[in-house]
Amino acid sequence: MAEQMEPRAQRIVETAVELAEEGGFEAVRLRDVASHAGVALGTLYRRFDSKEDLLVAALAMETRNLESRFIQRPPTGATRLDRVSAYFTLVARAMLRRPNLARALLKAGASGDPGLSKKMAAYHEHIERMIVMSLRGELSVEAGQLADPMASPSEMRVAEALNHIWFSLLVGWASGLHSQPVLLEKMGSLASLVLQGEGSEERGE
Amino acid sequence: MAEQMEPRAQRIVETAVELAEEGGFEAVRLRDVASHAGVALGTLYRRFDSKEDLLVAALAMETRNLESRFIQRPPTGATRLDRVSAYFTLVARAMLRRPNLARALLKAGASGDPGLSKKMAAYHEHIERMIVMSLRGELSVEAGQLADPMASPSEMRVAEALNHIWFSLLVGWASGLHSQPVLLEKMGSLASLVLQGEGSEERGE
DNA sequence: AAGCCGGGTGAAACGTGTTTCAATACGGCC
DNA sequence: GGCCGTATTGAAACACGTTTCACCCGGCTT
Repeated sequence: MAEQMEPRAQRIVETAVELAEEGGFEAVRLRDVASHAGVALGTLYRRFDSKEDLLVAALAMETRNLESRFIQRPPTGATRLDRVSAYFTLVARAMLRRPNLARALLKAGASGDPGLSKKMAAYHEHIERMIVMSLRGELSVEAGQLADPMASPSEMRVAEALNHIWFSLLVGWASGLHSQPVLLEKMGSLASLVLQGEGSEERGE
Repeated sequence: MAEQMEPRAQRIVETAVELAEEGGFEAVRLRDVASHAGVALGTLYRRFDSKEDLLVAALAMETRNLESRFIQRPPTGATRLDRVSAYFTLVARAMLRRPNLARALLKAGASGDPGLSKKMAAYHEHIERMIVMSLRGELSVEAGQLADPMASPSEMRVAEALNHIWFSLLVGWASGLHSQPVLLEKMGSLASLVLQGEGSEERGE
């Protein structure tokens, strides 16, 4: 994920992000992206398989930005719940700054295109890494990038649960099901539930 | 959700389901849906705002079918985890029977169209009801329909968490991120985590 | 220097979701 | 039976993602 993109591709993705910021998914008209980026439509299609592919590349770029902000100021707090909540608040704030972009990227990521599964898997891995490090309250950085935290199975399970809950809540937020404050409130409540579960064993009734 | 649809709309939805079964989202060409259903394209658009709207109506129909199967044979098991796992296995089996349809409905539901938020909220309510009843191991039926289980805040929170995890896992499955057995395995593991959390309080470290 | 080649270009074409419109059919009311 | 408002129809038009193609350009080989 950290590899630099070829400059032409880079510019195409940046153009797509600009258009998405202004008008969301539909405003990213590939003819416009190509002309604003100064390339032909065919060139865009040489680099990206589809509109969704392009926007998922933008998602990867934004995720890198989020990670570098995360490294600069990792979420702090006394408890795991505090730190995890701080992390999600950070992400929510970044999204609220450009809601149209966020919705567009989410729509592309949730499109279910099989060709994007590897890229989406990478995205989820990055998110889960940040969650694990928020849980721990310490970073594993290496060459300026987040390194594999070598999470225990228990940590991974919690991070996976939080990641899924967050993703589903985001999809709900994107479609207007709930506002951003409600989103964070629900996330806090559900994170608390998940964190309570770690360590103990489910017993019968 | 239980109200009968006007026969014409019903037939349109059924046609869409048939096409989606065969070829997924892209195979649901609205011109084909209209002609197979014996109506003009304009009539289809009088009833449904968009392709996504049509497929979300199909999702609602399939959810009603799922509910009636749920009422016939509610998931059994000794523990809450057993019953909840049985519930998700039931749903997964229903989806596996027609994977193209499942993917198409999922894609429509995850499209983030603001006009669909009410219908998606209704869908999630139905799912959460079934989860609550699986947790309890008893049904609240009324006039052949599932009635409001009047869940406690604690039950609602667990159901919400499980619902979000399930939805996000489904999106991953739809895009080929993981197979159906892995899906169920992950769901079991994460459900166990969530169920462990209920009742206790998250403490600091 | 000449020729080849892989990418880039511009433009047209295609498919499908969505909109529009004039003409028509239908159902209730006088 | 005639009339009216509303739904339906059929067909065309539009927008945009995607594909195709003929042509061009720049670098590399020989």
